[in-house]
Amino acid sequence: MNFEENQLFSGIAPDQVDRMLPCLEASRRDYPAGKLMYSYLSGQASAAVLLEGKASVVRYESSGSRTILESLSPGSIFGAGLDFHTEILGSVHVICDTPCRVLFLNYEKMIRPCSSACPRHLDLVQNILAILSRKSRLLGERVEVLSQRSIRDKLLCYFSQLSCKTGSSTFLLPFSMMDLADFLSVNRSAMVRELRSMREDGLIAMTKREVTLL
Amino acid sequence: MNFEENQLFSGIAPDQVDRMLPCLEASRRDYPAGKLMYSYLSGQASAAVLLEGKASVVRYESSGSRTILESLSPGSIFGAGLDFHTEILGSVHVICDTPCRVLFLNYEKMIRPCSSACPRHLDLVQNILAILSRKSRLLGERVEVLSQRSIRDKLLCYFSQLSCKTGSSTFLLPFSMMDLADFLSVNRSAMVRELRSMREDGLIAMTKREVTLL
DNA sequence: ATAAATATGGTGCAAATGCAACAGACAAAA
DNA sequence: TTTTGTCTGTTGCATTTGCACCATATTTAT
Repeated sequence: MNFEENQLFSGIAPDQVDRMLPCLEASRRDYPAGKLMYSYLSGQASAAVLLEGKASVVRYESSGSRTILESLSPGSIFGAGLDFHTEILGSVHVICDTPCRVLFLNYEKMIRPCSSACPRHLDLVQNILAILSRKSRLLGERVEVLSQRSIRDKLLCYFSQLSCKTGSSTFLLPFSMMDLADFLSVNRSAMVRELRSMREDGLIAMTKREVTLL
Repeated sequence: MNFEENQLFSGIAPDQVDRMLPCLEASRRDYPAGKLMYSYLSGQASAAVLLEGKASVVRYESSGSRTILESLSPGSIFGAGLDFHTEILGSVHVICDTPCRVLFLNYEKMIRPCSSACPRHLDLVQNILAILSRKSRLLGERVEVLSQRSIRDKLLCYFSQLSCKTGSSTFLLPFSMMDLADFLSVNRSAMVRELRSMREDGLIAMTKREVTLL
């Protein structure tokens, strides 16, 4: 199996990866865009790593509204053992935004040192560590944005994160207006209204999906 | 140094821990309740583990409002390399709720395999992995709550998490009303108002800090 | 090219939330 | 005990947000 350059197996030779996979109860799958890739339900694999593609962790409320809980990119780790847990309140799923390649794993097997068969298991653990710390940093950012009390503050906080990451006050939004609203967990038309008002107040400039913080 | 039973060094003999500490650039500190323990600023230790006590990661907005970003308990890991990053928008600090004992560490040194001096370094990495995955699970829960759109839904989501954890529909709130509001990132009086209305609607019962989901 | 479907921007109105202020409860300190 | 300070519950009012529409732009399918 060829995993090319991905964070999970970086530094481990392909033939050694092959020997490790059974011991992790690993199974690789491909999904087309728009497909449901994973549900946070018991009986599902406890962990998964996105090898290729983009996907979103979304919750559909009984009211019909949707929330984007997390955006996944190659190298992202997710699963019932790691992040969300299904509440009775709504169902949480992972949906592919683009065609995706995923590796499902047994989380318990992954983190415990295994008997002998896997000489590179500890390299794997190091890699998972790097992936997990990135994840908690991203979730921390998410908490920062969502804990802002007004739509304007949520937008400003999110924009300043993007600006920080790109190192420029001008950046491209990775979302459509609808998805951005679901990501910030606010009403779409209220958000558009607020964006207009922020433009009028001279806080931002915006053309299409290109935003500049002023 | 005696770290008793804490997650970071579990499974590692005390004398071996002592030999590892310098290589992690570790320094232990004690703080009284109410004290500022850590700030998310450059120049600070990149990681820290709470050994004893309880603490809160809080942000103070320029508007004066406060947000509790995370609640830390013994075994929690935090720090600039791992979760929040200082935005221009407000300052993020860790404040002791009770007297605390903290271990500051160099995160980079901690996760990289070191030359030779530390035979148990890989056990340490395994332990950090467990701590980190718990952290991302907690942050995921936090995102679930904060992404609820109304105060009522935030409360219900948080209550059902507590109910889930205790395995009972009756549980004790770990917060005062003021802190709960800052944790849910909503106005305190609006929250109290909503709690009353939920009681009237027969959704919950409440006496002091004891809540029952109905 | 045309039609259909979907995304965006906008508005009035209702509902939810925030804010300020106050009184009583409770706890800590003198 | 009294005093002081903090927490809680409550209310009226201003502001924000959500919601239900609609019109137009943009994309996708036929």
